[in-house]
Amino acid sequence: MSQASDRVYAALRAGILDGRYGFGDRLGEIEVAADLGTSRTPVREALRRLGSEGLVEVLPNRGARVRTWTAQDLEETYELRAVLEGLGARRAAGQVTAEVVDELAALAAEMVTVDPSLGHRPPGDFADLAALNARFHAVIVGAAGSDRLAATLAGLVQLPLVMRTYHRYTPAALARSHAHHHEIVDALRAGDGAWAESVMRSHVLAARAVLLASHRDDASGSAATDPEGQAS
Amino acid sequence: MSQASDRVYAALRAGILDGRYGFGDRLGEIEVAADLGTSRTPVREALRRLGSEGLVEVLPNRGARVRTWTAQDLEETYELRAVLEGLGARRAAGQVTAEVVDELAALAAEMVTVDPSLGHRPPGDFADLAALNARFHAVIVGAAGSDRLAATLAGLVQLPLVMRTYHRYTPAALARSHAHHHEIVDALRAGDGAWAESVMRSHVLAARAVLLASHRDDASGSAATDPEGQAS
DNA sequence: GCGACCTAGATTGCATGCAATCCAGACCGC
DNA sequence: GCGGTCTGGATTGCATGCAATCTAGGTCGC
Repeated sequence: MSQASDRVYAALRAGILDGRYGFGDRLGEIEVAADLGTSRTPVREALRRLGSEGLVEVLPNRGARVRTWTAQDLEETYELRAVLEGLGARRAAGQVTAEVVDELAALAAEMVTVDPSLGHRPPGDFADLAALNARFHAVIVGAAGSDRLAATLAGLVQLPLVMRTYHRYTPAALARSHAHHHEIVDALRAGDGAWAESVMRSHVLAARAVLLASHRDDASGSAATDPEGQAS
Repeated sequence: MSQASDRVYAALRAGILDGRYGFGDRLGEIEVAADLGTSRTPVREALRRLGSEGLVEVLPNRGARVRTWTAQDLEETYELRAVLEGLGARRAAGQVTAEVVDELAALAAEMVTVDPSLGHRPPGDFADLAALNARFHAVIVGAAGSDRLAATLAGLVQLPLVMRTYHRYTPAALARSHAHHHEIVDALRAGDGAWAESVMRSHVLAARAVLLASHRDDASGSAATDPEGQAS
């Protein structure tokens, strides 16, 4: 992490994910380098890396832009996540330890307690829920014990909208998500790979449906692009 | 392609795939740059790109080496290919045109005609078969119409041993492979996504079994490392 | 004789200069 | 007035110099 290249990469990634950089924004090498107090070389490396992960698109001799997501992109990405995370759940079911299952159960339970739609949090405060959810999925992928799978999923990009996603969840959809989590835990504890895979696929495809509906309602794709906005 | 960076990338990739660079070989920036008549900058870019695709491993401050494949790597990679190419076949079944199906049928038929185990070629001449097979799979992925899926599969790396793989196929395994190809064509022509997906998964998993058996027999992992060897 | 430390060489990582490419605007011809 | 061309500015892509880091060998101490 002390490497400048990694710092630039992390900064750009965070900036894109939390909306500091809006869709289509130009990422000039000189500009970014000046902002982060480094030279163009590490910036170039970070941009190529982000490009291979799909977060930015790099055009030859024309620089990099923050990737714009179409409905089809969302659909394809979540279809891939459905089969890949399903595979991860199936693999995990065959080898996961009781300790890890307990951790997952705890995460699933905690997610309910921080769900704003259930009155445990101020309405709209989905930050903790999103973080717990990300960890839940990461633990399962880790329990699958496949570096290749983990790397492939990591390359599939956390959507820039992750946090905003939950805003479009109806209370019913959130309840279904919680139910899926608990069911996945049960399937893993039972060591039932086919069950775990099936529920995980349903879980991701349900998320896809919410996301697509949400995206469809976004007539004005206005990203919050406060140029000087600072987030932790 | 006129870009130096792309030329270096292509040269290194080809060199690794055809065995000119052996497993574990060190890829020093200066050395590669001198070999290809360029400077270190494009070499660095190419190495990072190959690293993100899994063909080489880059250690911080310690340079890049050609990735060594373990049995588990093979297993994980083919497990991923099985689900991803299965997904591709399912998607393709829903939208493929008759022309593309005809092309696939022609490829499947031609593969039989160039199969050395059937006496149509000198024994051991699997080059054409491998090329046709690669094209067959590429056409299906293309027909799936998902850029994300295509990119993910491309990142999953053509194994360095692709060509040598066929050498370990028994005539029965080759016959099964041909049968799978024809069955996939039939499933696509019928527009039956579930069928196409299932056969494709079987096809890839069968290849995995052959590869793992082959890898197990490789007591001496001697890669043909003729340092000055030139292939096409 | 064996092990730890220390130094020298080599290599990666970063910064910066120069050439090639691309985009914008104005100018000219029709 | 409109379209094509040409030039200027800016940006990317490549080459190279310098500093930081790592590996290897030798030396010193025990």
